[in-house]
Amino acid sequence: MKTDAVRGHLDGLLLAVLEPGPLHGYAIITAVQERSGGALELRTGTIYPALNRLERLGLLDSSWQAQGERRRRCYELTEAGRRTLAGERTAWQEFTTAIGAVLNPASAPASAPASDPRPAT
Amino acid sequence: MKTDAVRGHLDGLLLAVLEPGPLHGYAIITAVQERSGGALELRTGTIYPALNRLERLGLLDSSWQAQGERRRRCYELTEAGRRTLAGERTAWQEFTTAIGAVLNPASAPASAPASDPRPAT
DNA sequence: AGTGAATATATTGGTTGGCAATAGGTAGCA
DNA sequence: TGCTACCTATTGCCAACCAATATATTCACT
Repeated sequence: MKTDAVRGHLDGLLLAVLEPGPLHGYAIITAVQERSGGALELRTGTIYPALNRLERLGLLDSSWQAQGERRRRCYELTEAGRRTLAGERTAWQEFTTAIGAVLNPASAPASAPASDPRPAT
Repeated sequence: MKTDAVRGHLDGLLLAVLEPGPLHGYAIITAVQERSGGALELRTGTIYPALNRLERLGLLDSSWQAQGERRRRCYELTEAGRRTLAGERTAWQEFTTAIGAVLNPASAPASAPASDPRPAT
């Protein structure tokens, strides 16, 4: 996977892995890696600024958790975050449809064929 | 569609619309727009530098065509361009699979869990 | 003849955002 | 003692898409 691959889609990834429950930064990295089958390896310089930004935007809440001397900062979705996640999923659909239609016009015409198994939203 | 939408995928788009045959810059813009159902509106400041870059890379050939006083610069795929296009399509598949698996884990399992090459943590 | 829209190419400068590099720390094991 | 994994965080780089701008032709309409 080329560098800069997730550009423009990072927010959706972060919100999505936080959907099932709170995670700390390091766990977010491994969660994205596992969910993507190893294809996506985010860096700390990528996610920490992004998590801060999402928190500033009110899409996440963070809280420190102490395990002995160990400190973890756990992030969880806010209601606004869940709504934004839904929007990101819609945007992702539109994005892949648009690019796919240009890249593979024969197999992915802009107007949907009858067999799409994924009902919108 | 937000600005910067095609970031990282522009090359594939350009190569793809040139696959059926040569086009000039302006026609490329309208071709992408039509193929995407109006979702993708590329700017001249986006495609002309990109076309020059692709030509420098040997993926395109360009030639001036005169229609009376009108000058058009037509671009067409080279053999290397066709090979690169095939690679871009593969990369697009992998990209959408990876992001999709993170964004919608239920409907898009990452990979067969039978053979995880990653030694457990 | 004049106006406007569409056709057509090209460059400049700005912004954005993921990433490499770097830095600091805890914990467990050989 | 060193190594590895775990964990958070910041800085600066730079690729690349885009808005704005410049220039020119062609055609429909008035």
